[in-house]
Amino acid sequence: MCNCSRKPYYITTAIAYASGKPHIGNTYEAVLADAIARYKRYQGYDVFLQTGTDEHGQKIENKAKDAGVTPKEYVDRAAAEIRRIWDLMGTSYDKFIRTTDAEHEAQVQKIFRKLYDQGDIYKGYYEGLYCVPCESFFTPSQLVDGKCPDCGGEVKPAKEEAYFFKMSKYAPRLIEYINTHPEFIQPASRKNEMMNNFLLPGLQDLCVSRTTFKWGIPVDFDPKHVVYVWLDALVNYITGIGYDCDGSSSEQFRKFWPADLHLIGKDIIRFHTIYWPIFLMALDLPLPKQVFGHPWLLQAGGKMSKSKGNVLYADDLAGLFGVDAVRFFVLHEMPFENDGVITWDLMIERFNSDLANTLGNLVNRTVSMSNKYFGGIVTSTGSSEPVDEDLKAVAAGTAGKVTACMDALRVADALTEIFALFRRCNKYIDETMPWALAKDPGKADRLSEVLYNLVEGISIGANLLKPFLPETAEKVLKQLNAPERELDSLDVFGGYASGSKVTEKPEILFARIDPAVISVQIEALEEAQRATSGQKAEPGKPEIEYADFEKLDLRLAKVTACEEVKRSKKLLKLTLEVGSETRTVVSGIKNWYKPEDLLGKTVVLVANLKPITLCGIESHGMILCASDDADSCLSAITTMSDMESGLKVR
RNA sequence: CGCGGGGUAGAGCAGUUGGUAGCUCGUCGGGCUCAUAACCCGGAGGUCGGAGGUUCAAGUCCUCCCCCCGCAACCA
Repeated sequence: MCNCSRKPYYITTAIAYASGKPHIGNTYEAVLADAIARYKRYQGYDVFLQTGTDEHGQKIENKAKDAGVTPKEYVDRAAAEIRRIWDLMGTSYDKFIRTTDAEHEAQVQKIFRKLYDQGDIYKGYYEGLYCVPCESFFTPSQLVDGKCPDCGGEVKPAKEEAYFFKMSKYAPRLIEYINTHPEFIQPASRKNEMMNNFLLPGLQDLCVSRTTFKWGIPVDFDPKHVVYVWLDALVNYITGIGYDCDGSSSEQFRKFWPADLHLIGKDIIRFHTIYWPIFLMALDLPLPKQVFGHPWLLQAGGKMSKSKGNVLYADDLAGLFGVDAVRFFVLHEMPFENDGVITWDLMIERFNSDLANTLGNLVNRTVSMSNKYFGGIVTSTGSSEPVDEDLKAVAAGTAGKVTACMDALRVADALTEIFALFRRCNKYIDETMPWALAKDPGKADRLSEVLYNLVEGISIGANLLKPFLPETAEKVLKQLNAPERELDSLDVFGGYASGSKVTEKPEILFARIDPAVISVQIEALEEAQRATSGQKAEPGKPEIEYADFEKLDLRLAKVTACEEVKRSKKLLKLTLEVGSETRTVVSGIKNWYKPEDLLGKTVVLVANLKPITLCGIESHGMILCASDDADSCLSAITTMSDMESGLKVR
């Protein structure tokens, strides 16, 4: 096939928010996109894979401030780290875009102006209740007891200038598009969610500028505004391949747009299936063909937290298991619609059972036998028997099955198909018993044919494995001295060149892991993580005057009654005796204490805290507890010896 | 009645338009010895969360209920 006739295939990942090191869940998306991209290339498409980083926004501005660096310095570091991990995982991206790239920023400004000029963006006022210290607007329903939900401070009605996008104008067209393109939103179950929750009730106009922070792309004709982060981020898919809204888009853009697939997390489906298509309509561009909101890869044992030391990072895992093993874990454990769970035990099991036993050992025993019986020369003698037929059928049929899975974006199932072939090869060895054939010189031709069939079966599997585990596939093919083959040719059994010589010394592909040994390494990793988090967890607060401390009225209080707050998840209602006074305090510690645990205990109460209503109960003060940031552990503070309630704590 | 996702063998999951309940791991037994104590075969183990209903037939469709997990509300 000539290059110029190859069909283009444009696939993107969401750009990663450059606010820290990506964990294994983020990495999953890049690996998934890479596997699909490699498969499409294998199918003969001219593939363009774009990934990158989203680098603007208030959160980054704040993080940079905390770290004492400029936002640009901060994102340079974060983007480099993300890119390093993507590279480590073998992600074959064609473009790594950063939203701080000059071309992107310039284009975003032009797009914003164009949409403004044509009347899709208009200047209006954002009205709501504003909290000054938090620099945030809230709707009345977001308020907590009439106060700011973040800091608890006063909010006041305010009006802020802002630009809005006329979403409603394009909604009917989008509804029509979604209805006539059932493949657009994947998995299909998400389609109704978008329709029923957002489109059919009527779209609100979207506020597309901000004035409350600076770290963003300025609106060039009104520089006190920066472009709303999502408008900035989404257009990366077109600016990255050379879109120019003045009409001089690149050759590349004309070739690859519209994208074939936006691969994103299920949490941002709304932005990609509603706002993004509408922005494109406004720019008079075709819509992407498919948006796949993949599920999440979760970690067992509760939320990941650095203080627990259980955050999984791709580079740590690659250090323990190797890059291809990590690719295998994330691709294989991720089901199609539901979230997948990844655990150490699971990784060890998959590694030993699938990678070491099924695949690694198969290659090893096959190469060993070829060397032992024929000096490594693998020859097809034509000495077939009926038992060969099923092996050949499975081997020749695998490519078709894998392609079907991949076309449906069922990557995990595709891998399962390939490993079914390797299992079939192992079974074939037992069926034919080469060691028995070797004892009879008269059966040399048959033995040779058996080994040929095996090598060919493995070759087909290894070729199919290339998009998923590129390094491993290459190693296997090298050991077998088998050529890389076109995907189209894998549905015919017998492509391995008869008379080829396999390697003399098979390298162990995946050495079995001893759970006892690796658990020591895992413990060391977690320990190191806890240590770093411990250092970082103490940024400290500014020094205060004693007078500030004296403002607190801390008292000992005795718990005289305690009950769960109905309909609440975290709250306990405590009745406290403070000297002669009785108080009610609501505290969010239901997860750690049962009511009877606290009964009769003496706790420390902040007695002069302004009352607040939680779940309809007025809480007068708070009791002091120690806990880590993630609240993975918690303990109420009490006294070492019995003390009267009402006493001051100082 | 906040929104959403789930409850299928010890664990992790598949089960398309309703038609005898499957896969991987583990476990027990057997086989084999080329190989990384690997590989192959077989067995045990499920009232498909519960209760009703539609149907010749329900894991699959309908109704109600229970439990778990996210997010949101309520962590002062």
